[in-house]
Amino acid sequence: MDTKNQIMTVAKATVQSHGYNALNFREIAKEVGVTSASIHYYFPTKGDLGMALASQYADEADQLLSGLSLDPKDSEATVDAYLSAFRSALLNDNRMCLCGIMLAERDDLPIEVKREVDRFTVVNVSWLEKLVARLVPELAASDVAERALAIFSAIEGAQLVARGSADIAVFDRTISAYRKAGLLP
Amino acid sequence: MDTKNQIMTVAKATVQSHGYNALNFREIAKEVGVTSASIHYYFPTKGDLGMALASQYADEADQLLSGLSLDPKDSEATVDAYLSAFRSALLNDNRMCLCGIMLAERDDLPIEVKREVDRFTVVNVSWLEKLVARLVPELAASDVAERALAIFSAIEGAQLVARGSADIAVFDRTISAYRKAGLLP
DNA sequence: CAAAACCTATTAATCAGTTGATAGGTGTTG
DNA sequence: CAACACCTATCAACTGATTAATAGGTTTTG
Repeated sequence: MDTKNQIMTVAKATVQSHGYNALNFREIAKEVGVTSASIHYYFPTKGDLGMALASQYADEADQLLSGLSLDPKDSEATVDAYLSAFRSALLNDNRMCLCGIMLAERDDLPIEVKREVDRFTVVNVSWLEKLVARLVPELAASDVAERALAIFSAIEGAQLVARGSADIAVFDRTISAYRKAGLLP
Repeated sequence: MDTKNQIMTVAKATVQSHGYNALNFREIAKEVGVTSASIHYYFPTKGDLGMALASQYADEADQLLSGLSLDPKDSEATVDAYLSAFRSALLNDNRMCLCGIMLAERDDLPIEVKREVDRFTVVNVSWLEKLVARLVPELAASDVAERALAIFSAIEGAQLVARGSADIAVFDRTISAYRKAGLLP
């Protein structure tokens, strides 16, 4: 992997654990094995780095979701795949969704970063709208968008709260309760 | 209001907007009209201040919840009162639940702060367990705890995500979807 | 084709600003 | 007068950012 990608890999892990504010050029540099000036070479400002991270994250989400079937016959596999994207962040050293944690820091994010974080939300919610429309046909068309938003919010919240207990079972129980209550298809 | 309370008021507002990490002795001091050394007089370390804030917040939540009726005949008023506690944070300059935002910074919090943040979660979830047990009698006893956790997680998530749009209507629509889906009593 | 010009990737050194914390002093008040 | 509620001054650590320099490769051009 080239230096630029190594920087992004290390920085991404840091943000998912400690947030954007905790990103620190010297710390990333040490982990990658270069100097902080080299990071500025690839990412002139911290905002540039944050934007690159969030942008890549949103792109990857977009690609992942595009690859999932919306066909009702695959509903279980699709919902499981979606949930496991969030679940796996927790499994990876109790980390959070990159954009979920950045959402908490939103007011301090450079606009360019904020824009990409928002794009991640849009990518998720608009995919969920399509999913809900297909899998919950009994839901009034006017309620689809808010249900999609609710599912996304609930999952982000489950991750946030479960992370506090550092116990993946807490996340699983929360998701199970969402299903039983009828929030998730 | 005495200096100590003024400090806590200003600090609380800062954390609810920008998180614990953004707390800054000089900034608080300027807003209160004292010097940073005076803040150290009341709160020797930043961890002491953070702990005091989270502790007070958990206490206030405890008091608020203790005052709410669990009687099914008051269910609507009780649930509304609970939701409005979270809603009002957003109305107050798009702020978040103090402990919700601290949950995102959990790994960087001094232990004494973490402890109080966790207590806030416990206060909420255990009250919700009592509420769910009373208001959702058809729910199996073994599912009450996870439903309570799910409600708390979903509300925290709704706040986090809605905050991103800086539009209270987004929060309201999310809560409305939770109700329609059957997550909230 | 060889020399000149330029680019890529990286370093060392340093600046300016911020931040938590502390030592020691001053004025007020019960 | 002693405890309380402050303040001045200062430290040490950290941080984002900048600058000048360098080694090695590529491109242009006389």
